[in-house]
Formats: sequence, C-alpha cells, structure tokens
Amino acid sequence: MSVRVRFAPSPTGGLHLGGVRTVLYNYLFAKHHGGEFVLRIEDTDQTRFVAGAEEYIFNCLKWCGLLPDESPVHGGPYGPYRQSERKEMYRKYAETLVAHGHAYYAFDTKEELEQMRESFKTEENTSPQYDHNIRKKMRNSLTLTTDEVKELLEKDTRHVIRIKMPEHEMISFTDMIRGEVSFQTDLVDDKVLLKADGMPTYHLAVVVDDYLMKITHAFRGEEWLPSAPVHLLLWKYLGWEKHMPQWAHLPLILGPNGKLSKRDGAKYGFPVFAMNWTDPKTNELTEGFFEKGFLPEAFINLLAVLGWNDGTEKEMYSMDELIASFDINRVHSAGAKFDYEKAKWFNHEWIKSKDVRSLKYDVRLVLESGGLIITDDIYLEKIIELVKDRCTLLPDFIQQAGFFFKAPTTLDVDAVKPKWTEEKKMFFEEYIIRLKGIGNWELATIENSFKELAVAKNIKPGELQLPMRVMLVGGKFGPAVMQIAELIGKEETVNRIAKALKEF
RNA sequence: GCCGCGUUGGUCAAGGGGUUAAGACGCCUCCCUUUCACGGAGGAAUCACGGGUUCGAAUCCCGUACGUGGUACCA
Repeated sequence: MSVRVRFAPSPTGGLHLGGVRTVLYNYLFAKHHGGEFVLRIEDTDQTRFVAGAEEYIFNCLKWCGLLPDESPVHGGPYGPYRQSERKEMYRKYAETLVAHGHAYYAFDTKEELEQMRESFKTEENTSPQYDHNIRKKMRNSLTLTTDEVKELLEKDTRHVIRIKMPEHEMISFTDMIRGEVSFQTDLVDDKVLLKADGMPTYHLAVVVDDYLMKITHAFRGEEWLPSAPVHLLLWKYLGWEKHMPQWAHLPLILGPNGKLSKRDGAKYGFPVFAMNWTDPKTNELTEGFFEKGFLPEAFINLLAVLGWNDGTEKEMYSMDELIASFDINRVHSAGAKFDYEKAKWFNHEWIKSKDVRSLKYDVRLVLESGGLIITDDIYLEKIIELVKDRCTLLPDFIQQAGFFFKAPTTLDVDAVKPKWTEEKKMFFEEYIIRLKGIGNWELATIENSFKELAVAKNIKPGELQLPMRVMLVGGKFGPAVMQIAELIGKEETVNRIAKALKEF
C-alpha cells in the first residue's frame, strides 16, 4: 500500500500548534502505511510575500523531525511543489470547466460585488452570496451574450472564473474522522476558481494538484469542511472522480476562550508557535516552544495525544511508537482545548526519561546561554543526572545546575537568619578547618566529618544542613548538600562557606 | 441571519445499550525527604438540557441550549 498525503501550510503568521499537528497526523498516517509524505507550499497572494516564511516552516519541521519526502526543498517526481511555480497549468483546467458548462466568466468589479452584497442584504440573509439566484443578476458569461463575452475577453477585461454550483443537489462524502457529511448545493456559493491575476484560488489548486501529484489521502483543518462540496464537485466535473483522495478534517485546537490564537499565548504566557516567529511587517515576536525550552520529543508527544489516543492508558510516545500505533479512525471529531500545564508535564517527563548523553547537547547550550562556562564533559554529565528530575523546561537547568559551575551571587539570607546562632557560626568556622584537612575528598568523609563535629558541638545535624545548603547553592533547592560539596570540590566548598559566614 | 461540525470532572480523555463511569494533567491530604524535587498512598470533582425508543440510555433518535468553523478575487 502506498499512501500519499499533502499539507498546505499557511505561512502568513508562523507555524502554530494546529498547523504542526496537521503535519504530524499527515506524517504519522503516511509513515504508518509506508507511504510518502508530500508537502506543497501554498504561496498565493499575501503569503508569497511574507519574507522568510517558507524557510521558517522548514526549520520548524526539521526541529520536530517531520521533514517531508517531497517538497519544494526536497524535490520529488511531481514537482514543482510551490504553487506560484505551477501557475500556468491552472488556467487550462479552469477553461475546460467553462467549456463544459461547469464554470463561467464573471466580469463584476469589486464595487459591483459590494453593491450586490449591500442591496440584497435582508434580515434573514445578512451576507448574500454569489449563488444560483444572484448570478442571474450579475455580469457574467451566463447573463451576457456570446458576442459580448467574446468582446470583453478580447479587450482583456479583468475577470474571474467561478464554479457554477448546481441547483437542488445533495452532495455527500465520507470523512475518515466524522463519517458521512452532506451539503445542499443551493446553499453553497459560486466560488471563484481562477482569480483576476491568473492565480488559482485554493479550491482549484488543491484539486488540480492533488490529482496531478496522485494524492490518495488529504488531511486538513476542520475549517475546510464547509468548502468540501466545491472540491467534490470539481473532482467530478474534471472527470477525475475515481482518483479523488480520501478526506479527513482534523479538529481544531482551542485556547482558553475559543480558537487558539497568537493573542492567547501573549495573554496567558505560553507559546503557540513551534519556534519564534517575528512578523516582518509588524516586527511583532511570537514565542515558540523551541525557545521556551521544550524538547522536540515532548512537543510532538503532547500534540499527538491532543485529539488522538490509542485506547490504552499509554501517554508517552516516541515518534516510532506514534507511527506504529497511529490510527486516523481514533482521532476525535471534537476540538480540544490546549492545556499548558499538561504540556509542561510532558516536557518534564521527557527530560526525566531521556538519558544524560542525549540531553547533554541541549543542556550545555542552555547553560552557556546563561553565562556559565563548561569545560569538563564528565562533570556536566554527572550534574545532569543529578538535577534533571527537577527540571521541567530546559532553562530550569540554569537554576538547578548553575551553582555547580559558579558560586551563587546572592544568598537567601532570610531563610537562615531567624535560626542563626553564634554556636552555629562557630561550628562552620571549625568545619572549614576540618574540611581543609580532609585528604580523600569524597561523600562519606565529608558527611562523617560534618556529623562528628555536630555531635561534638551538641547541635542537631539537621539544623545545620539548611545553612550549609544556602551557603553552597544560594537558596532552598538542589540535590543533597553533601553531594554538592563533593562535586564542587574542597576548595570551592571552603570558599563558599567562608564567604557566606561574613553575610549571615 | 444561514449552513456545517461538535458537546463525558477545571483540562486531555476511555467507555458506543446493563460498569462502583478507566486513566492522565492540575488541585488537596498524608508518607518518604530536616531543602526543592522525584517517588509512594489517598481525596474532592464529570456524562449540557428536554423529550422519546427500550425491561434498562453517558451510549440510539428528535428537539433546545451552548461552543466552534464557514459564509472573500484568504488560505
């Protein structure tokens, strides 16, 4: 079985959660069935002019591990994969439709259309459509005489080609996710197929391209469902009905109130794009999951199970496991609200379960970006092992591991002060001397020395641990104190205690 | 307005005629730990509403409400 799927991202404003999930489901389905994953870039109109959008999308997909088999950058037998490079062929198909009476030329200007919408507006119909009724009253090849049309065409009059929706027909098809869906043709308008600039609209392009690229399965967002009848009809009118792909309309990802938007992210403090995206027009930055410190594995994992599950209690999936168990029939038909808390939980789980070596590269980058200097690789590995359980997002490593590389600049004095005594101070002064005398610097020795001295001074060791911790790490967090002392070494331990003693 | 799609705890969700209605996130309590976490044991919290069909409905049907999408020479 060979399956091809396609995805048409809209590069207008970055790559949001819903977009990545659409690609992901395409990818999983294709890989599950051993098919190819085709990516075609829709670059009509405004999207074409968004600087860097295409490169950005590929960077995001690369990070996620979702690179397509065929695409503008990877090539393939059915190229070109960029819509603007395929412009010429669309007109041919649109003209064929006109010749067979399934489409027509429309010469109405923007003003005429606006006027139409205004004058036919009623209480029951607040937004009149260019449909089977209205088209009889407009300037098109259905109302004009053949000679008039010919003359207009010869004079290069601006025009579009619209589909001629049939009257009183019921169109239905089977969606892989929602089952049977049907529409009445009278309620669908005569959509523009070919624009005045010669570029196809999505409706024409998607059908022509899917046919030419031999696409067998098409997944897209639920927002496309209402225009499905147009596409169905086009497949039929172009005579390609038996090649029509199977459809799957994916549910939406929702925000705290309504459809998830960029604004939700800004408002509630979570990312909505895969990676940082700066709108070249407004210079507005939208934060990405990558920069926020998410692991790609976690990002893919959380997206995959937002709207799909395999019926078991399993929640953690690697990409390979997803490919193996993905089933389009188990995708929900209802939209799902995005929960950032759960998203972070996934990342935490992934950090905990990944081994040190595969974490090392990312952690090193984060620590270095936090101004820390790492020279010893083995040392870094030990520390990651020790602190990874307490890191939810990658930047948490700066807080949780930073003190292993650099003495804390500020100490949480308030945590110690209330219970600080002259006896405790004396204890630490003496402890410093003892530490200096330790020959074999290892956990047991450091700890025994500590306990012995505490007993001798008649202070409970527990009461001394918090001050010691604050001296070494700066606050009330981190792994076992003695373990920290062992790792940072004798000199550093002594220095930090001595320095802190002056502040308490 | 019209059309489409949807509705199981706060969130993600299993279950698709008979269940004490799984599980996860978050929240709360306790244990472990004289830090913070991890881990462990518990707890609170749900079938949108109204009619049918049926011995029996979260599950099937119809309405209503609510949500969401579409209604562009945007995708």
